[in-house]
Amino acid sequence: MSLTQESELLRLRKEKLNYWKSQAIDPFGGPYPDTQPIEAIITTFVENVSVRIAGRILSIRDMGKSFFAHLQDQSAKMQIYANPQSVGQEAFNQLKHLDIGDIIGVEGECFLTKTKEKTVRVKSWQLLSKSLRPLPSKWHGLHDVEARYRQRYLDLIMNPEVKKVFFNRSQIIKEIRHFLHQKGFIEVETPMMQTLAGGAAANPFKTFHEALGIPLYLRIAPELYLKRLLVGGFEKVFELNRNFRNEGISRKHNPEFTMLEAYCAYGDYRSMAKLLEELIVHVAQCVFGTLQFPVSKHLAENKMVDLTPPWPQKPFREVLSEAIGKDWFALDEAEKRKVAMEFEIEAKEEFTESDIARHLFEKLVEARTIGPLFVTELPADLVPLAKQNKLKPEFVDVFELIVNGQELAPGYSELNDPIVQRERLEKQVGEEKQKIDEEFLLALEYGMPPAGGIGMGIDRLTMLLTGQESIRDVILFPLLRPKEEK
RNA sequence: GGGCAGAUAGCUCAACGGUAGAGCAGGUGCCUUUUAAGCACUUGGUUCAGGGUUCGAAUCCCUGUCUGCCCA
Repeated sequence: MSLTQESELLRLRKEKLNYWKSQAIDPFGGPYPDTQPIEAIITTFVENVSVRIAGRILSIRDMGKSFFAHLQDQSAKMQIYANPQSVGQEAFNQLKHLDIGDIIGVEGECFLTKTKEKTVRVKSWQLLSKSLRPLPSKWHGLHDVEARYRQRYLDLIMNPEVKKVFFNRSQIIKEIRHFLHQKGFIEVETPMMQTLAGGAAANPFKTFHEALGIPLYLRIAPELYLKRLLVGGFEKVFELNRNFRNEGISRKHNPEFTMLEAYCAYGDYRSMAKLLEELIVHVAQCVFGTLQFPVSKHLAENKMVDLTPPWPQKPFREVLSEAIGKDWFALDEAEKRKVAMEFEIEAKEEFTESDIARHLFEKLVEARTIGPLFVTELPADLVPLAKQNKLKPEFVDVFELIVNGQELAPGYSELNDPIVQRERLEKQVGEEKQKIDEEFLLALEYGMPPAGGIGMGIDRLTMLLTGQESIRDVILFPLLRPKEEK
């Protein structure tokens, strides 16, 4: 990071700008239209066919009167070759002033070298953008994790497998939208800046609107607005966009993350479980052509998640009982705290029995389940926005989809009774420091159709389907602390 | 928030108390099907920052910064 060294390398490259100018060539020229993707040229390769490509020079092998380089575009990379006969003496001499990292356009004919590498014989070429900085080592690439996140563009240039993950992410999102549109859902956009941050239990980011002079929160969930739309008469809505939670950062958590929420009037958690299963299977098949995905190495070595439907469903009571070896809900409080001790779960004084159950569940069930598994009928006080079970009022009609040791998606029979909803929210407000969204309750009082809802973390889904162990590897620009200025 | 690990040339890494090195990238030559091209010569460092110990510190100690992993 020495400034003197940096300026030495920079200085030499900047000198080359003068060279190009002396040759009457704009070092930041263009445009260069009508190019073909390199991948297409390679897959349908025909010798002696003329092609036109553009991309970044990744390597150069200058052999005097023979010049080889690799050019990388969005799709792939391909070798180019030039000699004085192919491009003419003047253009050839100029070509040899190119640096690794420069972006050029090339026209020429396809041929195979002695070693059968598919190559373009350059007939004409054009400098499109001069690179003033050296690329990372062509052989070792860029491995420094911090540099990969901070300078993601270098990561994308040097590491094709990283580029692939983000291609896949784009396809995953496209197929989710495609699937939901086909099912008759409409995509909506609701406020990301909210006067109250509701719809989940999480700490929001706070900001301020100058003109109105009011505090605003970045949303922690779109739920309460999407439900207003159900009241308004939209029957199938979804939103696929960013949520923000002002909490810790980890392998599984980024402060901003992408969430799908979908609501279907006249449905319930069972119909939504079916929809979700269908959706994920659709995405996996369309994008990856398989239903087998590697399990996180943190959970198990060399195992696969099998997404072949139907996926099993088990009540919370049952999975928790299996995990602790006795029926949790038959225990009194002292016994419950004893169980917590036994499994080394923190059981602070202020923790309710439900809190302890939640922690036990997360540690003993969620974190150990490969899945996919729908855990159904959660304790009511864990889920304030869901409908109570008719036969067992201490449980709610919900599921949590667990895959790969993580909660991937919850689904509810949405609570549409405004009076019960108020009671539940008031109880929650008592426990945490939140205000009640009166506007939401007002909407419910006009009547919300019974509905099923789901939420799915897109980052986690992408992690599963692309085999990434860290959420930072499926988010292009994960949040990092800024580097101190020197 | 706590524990562990890391930060050395543009990149990837050595050196572990005694003159900071290598490969690639860069520079100057030679070379008309190379491919981690090759050959010769060559430039490049506030060893993350600041203190301390020592005759002497990249190396040992302390503080801080940033990153990764684990735990809460």
